[in-house]
Amino acid sequence: MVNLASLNPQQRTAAATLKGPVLILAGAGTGKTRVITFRIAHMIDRGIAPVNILAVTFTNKAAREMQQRVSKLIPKKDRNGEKLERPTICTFHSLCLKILRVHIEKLGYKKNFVIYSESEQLGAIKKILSHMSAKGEKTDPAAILSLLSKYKNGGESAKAFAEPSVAALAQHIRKKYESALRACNAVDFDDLILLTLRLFEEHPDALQACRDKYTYVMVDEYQDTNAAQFKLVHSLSSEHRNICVVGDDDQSIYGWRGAEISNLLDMEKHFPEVKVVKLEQNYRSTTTILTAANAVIKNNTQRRGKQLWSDKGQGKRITLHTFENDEEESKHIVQQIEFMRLASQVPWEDQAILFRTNQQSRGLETALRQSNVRYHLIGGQSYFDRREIKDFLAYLKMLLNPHDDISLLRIANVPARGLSDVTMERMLSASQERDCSVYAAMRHTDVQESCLNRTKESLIEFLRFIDETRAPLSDGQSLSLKVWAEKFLTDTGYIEELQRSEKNPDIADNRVRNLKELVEKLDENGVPTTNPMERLQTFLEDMTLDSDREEDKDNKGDAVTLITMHSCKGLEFPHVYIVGMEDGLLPHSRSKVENTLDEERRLFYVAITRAMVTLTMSYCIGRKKYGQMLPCHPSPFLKELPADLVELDDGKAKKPVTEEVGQNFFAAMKRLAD
DNA sequence: TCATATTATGTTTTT
DNA sequence: CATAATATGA
Ligand SMILES: Nc1ncnc2c1ncn2[C@@H]1O[C@H](COP(=O)(O)OP(=O)(O)OP(=O)(O)O)[C@@H](O)[C@H]1O
Repeated sequence: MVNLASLNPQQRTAAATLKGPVLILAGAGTGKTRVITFRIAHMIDRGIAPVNILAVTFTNKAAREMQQRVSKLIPKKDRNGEKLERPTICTFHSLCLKILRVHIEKLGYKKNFVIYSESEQLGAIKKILSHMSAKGEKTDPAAILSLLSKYKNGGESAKAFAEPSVAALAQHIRKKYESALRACNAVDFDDLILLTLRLFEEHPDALQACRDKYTYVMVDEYQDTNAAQFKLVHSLSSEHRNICVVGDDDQSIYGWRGAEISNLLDMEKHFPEVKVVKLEQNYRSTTTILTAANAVIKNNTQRRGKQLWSDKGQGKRITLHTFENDEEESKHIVQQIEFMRLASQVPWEDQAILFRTNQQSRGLETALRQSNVRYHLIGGQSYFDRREIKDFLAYLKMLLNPHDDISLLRIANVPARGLSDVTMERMLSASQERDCSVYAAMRHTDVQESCLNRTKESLIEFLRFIDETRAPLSDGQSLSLKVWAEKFLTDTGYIEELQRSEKNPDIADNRVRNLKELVEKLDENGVPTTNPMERLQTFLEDMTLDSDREEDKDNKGDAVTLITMHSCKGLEFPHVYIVGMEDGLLPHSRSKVENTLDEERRLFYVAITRAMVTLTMSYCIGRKKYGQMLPCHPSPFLKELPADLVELDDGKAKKPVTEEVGQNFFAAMKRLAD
């Protein structure tokens, strides 16, 4: 029996109302996510089959966490002693992937489709732009991609395309982009959702099957869903109406990605019979932290006001440090973390450093390493931005599907094998003439004949490599993908090339190590069981969709968390350090142009409300940018904090150490010395 | 065709 | 300070 007694009355109402639409609208730390977790457990307890339950979270990490918590609440077996299945708890993208893996052939894609990551999307866009005769003025591929995404997803942000000339251009680029991806049998992140919607429209039987399967739907962080995701939720639940959404308008921080707060706030419009639950007690933070957060967010005009209170007591004041530069900042924060650990026995895992941009983690990482402090960096694109990782994934994608032109072109001459840019460009136009893939074009003898003898040999050798390497993937024999990948990496001379291309041997070794680590993971989905082709596809999907997956060894053990303010949403830490509180970083300078100051403030609000016990902030007078020290000014948001809750530390006044703390500290030092 | 040298250029957040 | 796009020489 799941015990709802540990919930407060409002929470209990929300968790116990299983039928019909429910909206939980509540501030940070009021237990929204916890309510969902209990609600799922309660449903299972009441005999609802787990397979009928769908809970959508914002990140894969959140999904895993919720799955674990639900598992702890419910028994392993049901009343008849049968093993209980698990409910579906995942992100929108994983859900759509599950659906598309079954149905995608109905939409004209082949079953072995791949998901393109951002760098591959950019590659496709760049190719298109270069073919569109470089007369265009603004051709920042990243900007185009972002616009395209907004355009595709529709909703409020797509209204900017109303003007006919803009719309025509957008439509043109979209068509080119889509046919490029389609020719590669690839989809992007947005397509996962959009294709699922198309499937539902064109194949009502598939929609009906999903509706029948997921008869109870829940969505966490609903304020950050976009128009397409909104449609998806409605398609699934407009009939049975068992839909529970959870969110906080003050924590909407993904507007730049097309998220619309109105999805949350207009819930009553779309489901008039909705039961609205408001939660007001914050179980996370001290009153000081909560008051500061409330004072900051009050400066946003367009919001639903909330009453939040906490019984955790006043707690310590917020500390605000001023540092000379970013290096000093990192050094002192690390010192502070170590002081907390040695003097107050606060383990590393109870402390987190929050920052606005991923770049900021670099300086912190070096400082942490210098002091031998273990840390855990969450998110951060850098890993998948590395050349060797991108190359390797392109190899895998090309071997999974040789008609994937974009992947093939990426690695065709890496390492150099006599197929220069010019040659590949020729192959590309040959493929366009023949209306086939580059791989298919290369196989044509007349295309081969049109090349010089040398190039022709290189082409044939490359084709031989592809076919030979692909053979073991589908010959029905069991295969270790790791061994397989190691072989082709050596045979092609890729590893050698990687080492040679880097002068600095340390960095070269690092690159090889990165690659080897990734290769190791190939067999993690079990070696002999399923067919290698499918395992390869699953591996690639996990890599693109679940890139924030934590390695077990990193997850285990005591470590400080380094995380951006965006990805910290939904998490909590006893001790939080917010660094880089400078004008231009938070709020980011770009937010002034884009008129998104409110969203920056919400971001600050999210960051503050992660803290349970203590909160430390800091800003620098100067910061290194592009190798140069540039002057900085404190963030205007700092002025919004109530002055009496903040203790300033500009480095001049050394605060006295209390006797107890001092003794603990020295005791700890002694222990270390022994 | 390939490898190295030079120069330009960059603002943020992520599934 | 980095990385990526371009130019040049072998
Ligand atoms: N009724 C309760 N009694 C005790 N602790 C609670 C209760 N409800 C929630 N908590 C605790 O409060 C903390 C915040 O809960 P949770 O993460 O679910 O809040 P949230 O509303 O989802 O927050 P956020 O919006 O910031 O993500 C958790 O540590 C949770 O265990």
